Amino acid sequence: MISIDYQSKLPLYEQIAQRFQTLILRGVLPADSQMPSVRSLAMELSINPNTIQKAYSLLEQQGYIYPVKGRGNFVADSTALAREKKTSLLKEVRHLLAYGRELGIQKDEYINVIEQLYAKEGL
Amino acid sequence: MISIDYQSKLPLYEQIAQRFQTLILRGVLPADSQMPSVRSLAMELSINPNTIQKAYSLLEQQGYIYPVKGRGNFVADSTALAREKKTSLLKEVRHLLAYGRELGIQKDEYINVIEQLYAKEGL
Amino acid sequence: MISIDYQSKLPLYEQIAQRFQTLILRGVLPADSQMPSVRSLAMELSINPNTIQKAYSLLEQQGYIYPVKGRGNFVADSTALAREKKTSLLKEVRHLLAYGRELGIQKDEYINVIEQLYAKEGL
Amino acid sequence: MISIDYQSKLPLYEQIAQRFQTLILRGVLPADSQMPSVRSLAMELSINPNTIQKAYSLLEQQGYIYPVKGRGNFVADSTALAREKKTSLLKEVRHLLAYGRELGIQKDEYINVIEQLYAKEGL
DNA sequence: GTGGTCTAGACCACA
DNA sequence: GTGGTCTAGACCACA
Repeated sequence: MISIDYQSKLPLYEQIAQRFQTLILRGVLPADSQMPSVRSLAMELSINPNTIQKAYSLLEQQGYIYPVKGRGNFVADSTALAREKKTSLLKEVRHLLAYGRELGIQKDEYINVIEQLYAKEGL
Repeated sequence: MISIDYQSKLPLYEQIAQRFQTLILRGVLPADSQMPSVRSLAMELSINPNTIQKAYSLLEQQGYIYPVKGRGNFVADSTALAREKKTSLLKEVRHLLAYGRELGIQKDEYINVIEQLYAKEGL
Repeated sequence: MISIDYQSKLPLYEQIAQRFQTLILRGVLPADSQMPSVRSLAMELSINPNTIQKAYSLLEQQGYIYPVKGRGNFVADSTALAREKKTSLLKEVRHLLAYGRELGIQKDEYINVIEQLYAKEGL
Repeated sequence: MISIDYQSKLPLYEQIAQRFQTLILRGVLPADSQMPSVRSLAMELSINPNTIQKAYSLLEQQGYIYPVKGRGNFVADSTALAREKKTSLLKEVRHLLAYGRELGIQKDEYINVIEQLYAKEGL
């Protein structure tokens, strides 16, 4: 469920954290379900447990997971986080589009991208 | 003309290079005009000359500027680069929008962003 | 009667022990009354019996309870303990206040806290 | 300037972070002054650089210090933090005092502690 | 020189 | 079994 890109400039622990963020925000990992243990995930990905630990710390700090002493980490309720994430993503989109516009990209070109995107699965 | 964000995760030399890329692509710095000298820009920004040098090397490597021995660096013709940049930016947009879609952002929300953006200056 | 805070940094067994200490020191649990059995309390709190056992061991070691073979654990006489506890708590208060003073908290601010506290129930 | 208590239950990185918090809040380390480098402090305290790193990360996350790429960490402006810290400390005091009151500590005993504390240096 | 990331491996508290 | 802390040591990007 977690894949790693060793070419990426992003550090491993951020890649792992981001991947889990997506899975949690999309509801693939439901609230209160148990996260894989630090060690089992480390084994599975052939990565040092410390690195997984760091990813989990980040997720906890951001409110995606919560620890239960001696039992492991669990998925937090992410409804609030999802709202925030959506807002910040739209803001990012706005900036990127504005930058493109300054470089001469036309309105239609953006519209096309959107139409293609949402045409894909009949949504 | 060049501003620096010390909070940014981007290294200084990339910030500087990006800023010049934009200025060149938008035509603010026309082809064959002279770039500020490494030293003068370093002074102006209170930054290590090595950092400016690295930014210029990057720009040269990407084809945005060309060096003239003993005279400094000059802006290259960027018409070809502009096309490439536009393409890569649209690709980036596509990815970002697709990611947002997976998190539940609706088509309309994107359309709205675009409408607002292009309404701004009557374009 | 025993509540647990899973967000707390304190381990469960210490939380449980502390809670009982308070109940005993305040006289809610009188001397020689029987403590809930390890199993029943574990059931009630949905907690591992080992954890309750550890809390009880701590309480026994501190002199708050005593075990009777085959019959369970009982509340000890806590008059001596109460005196000690009061002393150690005042010491703790002294440290905390001193630290606050170093950070610039004024005498009056502390006095206010005390006045409010003891005004509450006319004591 | 930084001392470590190996008997303490607090992990080293928290001890170090707390110590710096105090020094910063008290103004001993003024805003924008440079923090000791991770490595030099590690050497000085005979502690692993990773542990210092972790302490600094915590301080950064809490807003006590800010990093400047390639140059090191610097003390942030702590006026806002000082206010928050004072508030949270007073809250802590309130809880501790209330707990003591429930165990039978009298108003006068608290007042005495305060008087002694502020008598010390004629404040 | 500065911090940031990562591995390998150990030890410990907790449930 | 679970996470948390720490050491030793390496490598890298950045300024």
